Amino acid sequence: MQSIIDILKENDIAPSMQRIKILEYLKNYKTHPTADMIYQALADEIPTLSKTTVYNTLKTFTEKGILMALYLFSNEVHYEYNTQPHIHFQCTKCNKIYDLYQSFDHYNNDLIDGHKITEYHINLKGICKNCLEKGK
Amino acid sequence: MQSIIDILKENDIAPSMQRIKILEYLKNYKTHPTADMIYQALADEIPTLSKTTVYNTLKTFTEKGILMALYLFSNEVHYEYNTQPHIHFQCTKCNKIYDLYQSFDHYNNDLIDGHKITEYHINLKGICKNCLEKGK
DNA sequence: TCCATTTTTATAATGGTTACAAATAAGTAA
DNA sequence: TTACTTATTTGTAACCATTATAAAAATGGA
Ligand SMILES: [Mn+2]
Ligand SMILES: [Mn+2]
Ligand SMILES: [Zn+2]
Ligand SMILES: [Zn+2]
Repeated sequence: MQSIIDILKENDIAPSMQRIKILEYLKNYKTHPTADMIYQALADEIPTLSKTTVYNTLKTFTEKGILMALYLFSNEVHYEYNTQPHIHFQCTKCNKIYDLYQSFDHYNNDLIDGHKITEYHINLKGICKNCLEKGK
Repeated sequence: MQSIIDILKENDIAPSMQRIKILEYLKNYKTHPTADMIYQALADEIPTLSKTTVYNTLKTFTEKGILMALYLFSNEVHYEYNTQPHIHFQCTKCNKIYDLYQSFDHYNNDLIDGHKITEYHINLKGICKNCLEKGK
């Protein structure tokens, strides 16, 4: 069980208070937040927090591979703490983003038509279980 | 063999010169252009063309299902004339976007974990055949 | 403590996109 | 055709997410 500070140190990132809180947030709340959502969530706890710091930190974390940047169905970038490969599903009714752990054949195939594949991003759209039930 | 004008009329869109040219461009050049790329490409031919018209037109076409909006690995929206389902692959070296016609199992599965799936967007990243050969 | 370096912050700038309202074009009835 | 109504295009300003910049603050070592 790795602490937030350990993760930062292992990646040669000085564990400042802002960085700890941002990574902690992403590790605890797996809601695929945007930079603004993270800023809003932490602004109370860290009144001096700057949105630039959030952007800088997310950039650093992403470059180090601690976070994954998600380009879903809008111009906003969503972020998540990197775990195992999985699929994203966004509900068109409630906009909630779900993680799906379906296994896809081609996760294990790294050459298609001669192109070397390094990343798979599978984004599904539809109506989630909750919204389907409500709609009845 | 359906003409551009027919496609527009079938979708209850008046076939103005701007709309014809924009749809024609997307039908002929399958390069997944952004709004700005389309504007740049047509600006010579239609000197009075406004970027707003390009955006309005792309929005109309997308709402009618004539075009597909693609959210790949940036904040810019790419557009393409809707054909059969396929996968996108973007090269990290040359940024070119490739269409791949791999068949994925789950194209035919419309219910995952109780969620109703209506759209599949599979976006791959890596190094394309061309760039691999150049890199040798 | 002093000083150099890192990190954070506020502000301005950028870039893609949208809102708005005026100008133009198209369609229709007399 | 004209007069009038509606649809479409256009230029401009606004918007919003993100990035650049430079000053302020914090950190860490000599
Ligand atoms: Mn996820
Ligand atoms: Mn395509
Ligand atoms: Zn839902
Ligand atoms: Zn390439």
